[in-house]
Parts: sequence; structure tokens; C-alpha cells
Amino acid sequence: MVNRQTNITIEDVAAAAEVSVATVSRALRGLPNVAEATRERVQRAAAQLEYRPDPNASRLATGRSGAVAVAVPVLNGWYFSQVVAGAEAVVKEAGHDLLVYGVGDEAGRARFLSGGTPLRSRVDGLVLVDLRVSADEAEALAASGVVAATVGFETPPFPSLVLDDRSVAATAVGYLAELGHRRIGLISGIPDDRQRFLVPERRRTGYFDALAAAGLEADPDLEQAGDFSIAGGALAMRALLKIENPPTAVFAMSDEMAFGAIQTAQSSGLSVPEDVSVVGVDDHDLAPAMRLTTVHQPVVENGAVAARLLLNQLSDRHLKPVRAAVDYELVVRASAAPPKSP
Amino acid sequence: MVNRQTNITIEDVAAAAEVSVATVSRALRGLPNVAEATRERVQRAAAQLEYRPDPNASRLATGRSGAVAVAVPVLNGWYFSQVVAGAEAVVKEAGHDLLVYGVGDEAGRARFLSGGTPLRSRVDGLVLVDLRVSADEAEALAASGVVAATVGFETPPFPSLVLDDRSVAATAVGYLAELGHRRIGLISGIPDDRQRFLVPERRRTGYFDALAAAGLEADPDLEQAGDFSIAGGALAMRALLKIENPPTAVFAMSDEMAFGAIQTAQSSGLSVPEDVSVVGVDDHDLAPAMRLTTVHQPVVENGAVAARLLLNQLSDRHLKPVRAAVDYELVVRASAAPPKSP
DNA sequence: ATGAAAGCGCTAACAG
DNA sequence: CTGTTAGCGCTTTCAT
Repeated sequence: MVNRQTNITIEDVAAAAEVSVATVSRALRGLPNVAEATRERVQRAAAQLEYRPDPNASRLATGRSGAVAVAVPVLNGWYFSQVVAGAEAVVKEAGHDLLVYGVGDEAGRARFLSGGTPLRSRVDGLVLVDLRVSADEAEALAASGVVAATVGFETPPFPSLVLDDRSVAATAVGYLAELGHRRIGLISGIPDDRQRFLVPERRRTGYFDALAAAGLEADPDLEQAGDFSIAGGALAMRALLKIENPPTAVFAMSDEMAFGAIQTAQSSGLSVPEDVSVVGVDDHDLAPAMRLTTVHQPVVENGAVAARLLLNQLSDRHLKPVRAAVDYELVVRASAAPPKSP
Repeated sequence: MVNRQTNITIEDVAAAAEVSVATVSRALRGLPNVAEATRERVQRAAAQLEYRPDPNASRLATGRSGAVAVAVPVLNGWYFSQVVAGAEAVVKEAGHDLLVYGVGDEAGRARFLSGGTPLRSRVDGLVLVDLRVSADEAEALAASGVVAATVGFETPPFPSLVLDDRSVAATAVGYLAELGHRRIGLISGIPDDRQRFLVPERRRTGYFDALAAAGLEADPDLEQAGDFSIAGGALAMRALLKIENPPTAVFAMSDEMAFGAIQTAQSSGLSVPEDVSVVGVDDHDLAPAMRLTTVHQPVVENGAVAARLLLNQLSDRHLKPVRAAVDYELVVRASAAPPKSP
């Protein structure tokens, strides 16, 4: 037995209120079948003793943890930190704890989902952000009693919040095409990562859709992976500017990559949008300062909505899982303009 | 009793390995006094059954939770999300769970620390980021058995990681003075928030130090609160540009505020650094793209170091609390230059 | 409406 | 080196 503080337990309260522990338990949790007078007496005693139920004991007894986790690929990407913040507010509001997992690479993801990390009885629910879950994994999760809500992709047994990435990309690229651009570059996601992260693939499809709709033909040279980071975007742009017939406009799948692209363009002596136009996705906090034209999505709210979806499912496990859609909108600022006529 | 899955318990493993539960417990936790052969048999059985110990049961039995929490004022500020990310990696590496708390306003902070939120037995330790803790609160925390590590300020009984904010500010402002600026504005923190957040006050002192060292006199009109946000920085800059004799250079206490300031300057038709110089603090991911001259600090590492400090204290509670210092360094980019000669 | 008592699954003395 | 057993603090039948 570890040396621990003497803490007030339910028995102390029971003694003080001169009732049984069972009654204390009922009274404090607002359960029925407790005389009002008794309840008040118990509450007074509890308050007076500053009694705080031990969460672990009640978790053990009930099988629920009162905690939910949010798992993201990385914790310090802008998008993910916003989503986590949104989820945290809702989860805390509902009186649960929030665990966070930065799942990182593929190995981490698999370990996380497959129970190597024993999620079971650690959390009641899971918000999975942009993490692809196979049907098997989803089933395993469900079987181990955790319910999940996903944002960024659908996972059949669970409620999910999705952004129509294809249309988002098509909107951005369509805008560039309308402006008159005929060579539109693409700064996409992580190379060879289809397993893990569906977003890039879907935005890529939207890019091709928009090109086709504008009667432009795709050129594989026009695509560079940017890793969803500022540095990655900068590198991708560097590569794009080096090709034989460089693009006059670039669609970056995230604002952070767009920022990197702008940085590269400027340090290569090109001005944006005069020499090259750039459009991103997200509407990052800094997009106004960078005067970036981008497709807005309500990132913080994404986290909040996902958390709510999860909480609903938690309170009624037989609820039919819903599929919610994220609203998005093109925000025109000053990083895209018609191409210079030669 | 709630309807729960039939999960594999330690008894199942004991039965399979034909030993007692105590032996299973010892074997699996790597405790001494277990014959190697027995240990292996137990491990095999556990693996075969896919046994995962129930954390709640062991928490209840041991009194420790295997989890630590990190509390920050807000979750979606850049600095804080980086710190959280750094802490998460270390904490997970050590096999603990990480809870996050966005403590927000003063009320939230007080509730959080005073046990209204029963932290006790929820987490073993706490990383407190830029949250001021009174001696009483610290004592209460310690008494309830949680150990904390703090970053951004010192809290006597606990280990802490501090940045010499005064010198940081003096470095930035001194640089501006050296460049020849004589009217140097200050974009500071949250007005009337001394209780909660010490950073602004200390950086403010450094600002005055540097002015004095350069033989410049302080002018109250030159200070504006910026709320540590981009929008706040933008507003503060707007105010600064409106005063009678506007500054030729501005020191913003954070890069995000500096970004806001740059944005305002530019949209007012001023160019940076030709018309007005701006220096920040942090070395934000986007500082290179914004060409911001700033004082670098290793933000992610701050979180990692704090987490390590905590973990050390956790594994040996009689360790003398340490006080670690953050390294910082002026990074010169292109947002500051000598003032225009009139 | 209330109480007694049997667990929840695991750990830690204490014996052997 | 291993087993027995008594809790950890709370919830939940089942009686009353």
C-alpha cells in the first residue's frame, strides 16, 4: 500500500450525515428515491467535508471513465490544435476529462487503435481527427466498448463530421481558372500516404475536377507534395518554380503550405499575386496578415461539433450515427489575381 | 451494474498460466521475485489472451493514476499548442496519459486549482504553463498529493522552467535602439491581468530597462495592450499609429501580436521595416515567412523539458525541485531596420 | 426511502 | 519464489 493522504471517502460523509453509503451515493448523484430532506443533509455533509468522489473507484465500479480522448496526427499543426481546442471546450463543459494523443506516424496510429495502448476503460469515447480507421479497427474499437466520432472522414459505425474536400479543392482551383490561369500547380499532402490520410487524395480529385471543368489538362509536373507544413510548402514551391513551364498559380491544400509557398516565391524575387497566385485551404489565423485567398472552414467548431457528436452517442448508444457536413466558403483576399499577360 | 463487455481479467491469465493472480501481477509488471520460467509462461498467457490490465482497477489499488495533465490559459494559441505538443511526446514516451485543460479566464483558473475540479487521484502530476499559482494554491495542490512543474514562472515547492523575460525584452528593445530608433512602441499583454499572467509585466520591465540603457525616455502613450493575439496586435498597432508622435519601431511581446502589427502597418500604407520596424518574441513557425525579426525560444522543447521535470519529480518525490532556464536568442530577419532619416 | 452486502479488477502485505 | 487475502472507494442489486 502506497503512502497516501487520508482523504475523505464516501464513508465519512455517510457517517456525518448518519445514513448509509448507498444513500450518499444516490443523493449526491441526483438519483431518485431519496427523500429531499435526506438529500439535503447529505449534500451539506459532503460540502462541509469537501468530499470529492474518487473517480477511479467509480470508474471501476461503473465501467465508465468519464473521459474522452481526441487523437490527431500531430498536435502542433495549426488545424489540429484548433480542433483540439474546440473539442476541449465542449468536453469540459460536459464534465468529462480530455486526453490527447498525438498519433504521429503509421506505427503510432496502428498501435493506438489496436489496443497496444489499452484505450479500453481509459476513455469512454474517442474523437478521431483525420485518422483513417479500417473497418476492422472500427469494429475492434466498438467491441472494446469505446464509441468514436470522426472528423475528416467517415467510419461507418460511428458518427462523423466531414468536409467535402473535393468541392473545396474544386472551388479554389475553379477560382484560379476563372481568373484566367492555365497552368495551375498543386501543393498536395504527404507522398505515399493514402493509407493514413484521405484528405490529400480527395482534394487532389477536386483539383483534377476543376481543371477538367475549365478545359485545362493536368500535368504531373505541376504537383508537388508539401507535407502539410510551412517548410514543406516552401520546398514544394521551390520545385514548382524550377520546372520547365512553371505554374502561374498554385493551389495549396492547406494555408500553412500556402504560406510556405508565398515565402519561397518572394524570396525567389517573385511577387504574389503579380507573378504567381496562391490559394490555400483553412483560413488560418494568419491568412489575413498574409493576405491569403483561401477556402474558409470553421476549424474550432469542427472540434466542438465532433465532440458533441461523440457525447450524444455516449449518452445514447443506440442513437443512429449521424453524418454532419462542414460549411466552407471561398474567402477572397489578395494572394490571387489574373495572370500577367505575357 | 452496467452492461459491460466480458473482458479478460487478471484471473483469466492466472488460470491460463496456472499461477495466482499475485504472481501474474508481479510477472507482468516486471517485479522481482518471479522465476524467469514463470514470468515467461505468464507473459505468454497474457499475450495469448490479449490481456490488458484495467487501468482504473490498478489506479484504485495503487493510488496513482498514470496520467498527468497540462494546463494552459488557452489551447489554441500558437505558443501553448507547441508546449502541449512537446509535453505530450515526453509524457506518452514515459507511458503516461496526458490530460489537457484549457483554463481560460480567472474563474476557470481558480476552479481548476482549488479542487472544484477534483484533480486529486485523476492525475499524478500537473504541468502548469504560464498560470500563476499562489502559495496557498501550491500548498493545497501539494497537500492533495499532486506534484506540479511550472513553465513561465516559479512556484517554490515545484520544479520550474523559466524564461528570463526581462532580458528577452531588453534584447529586442536594445536592438531597436541600436538601430537608431528613439520612439519605440510596446505592444504588451492583457490589461489588468497582473494576477494571472506574469509574463507581460516582466517583459515590460525589460522594455523600460532597455530604454533607460539607451538613454531614451519612456512615454506612456507608446504602450498598448495586445491580448497576445493577432487581432489584438493589429488593434494595438492601430492605436499606436494614431498617437501624436507615432513610434518608428515597435516591440511586440509575442510574434502573433507582431504579425497583427505588421498587418495593420501594411494596410495603413506603411511598409515594414522602411516606415516602421517590428520585433517580436517566440520565433513562430511563420516568422520566416513574415520575415519577422524576433527573439527565439525553443517552444516545443519548453513543453518537453517541463514534462521531464515533472516526471523526475514523480519518480522521486524527494528530489530537490530544480529551476531550469530557457535559452533564447535574437534572430534577425527583415522586419527591423534603422529609422528613415527625415 | 433506506441499508447491507457483494462486487468492479488489481495490488500489496503477509505467510509460507 | 509463490499463494492467500484484505483492501482501494464507489455502485448496485436485493432486501426491508
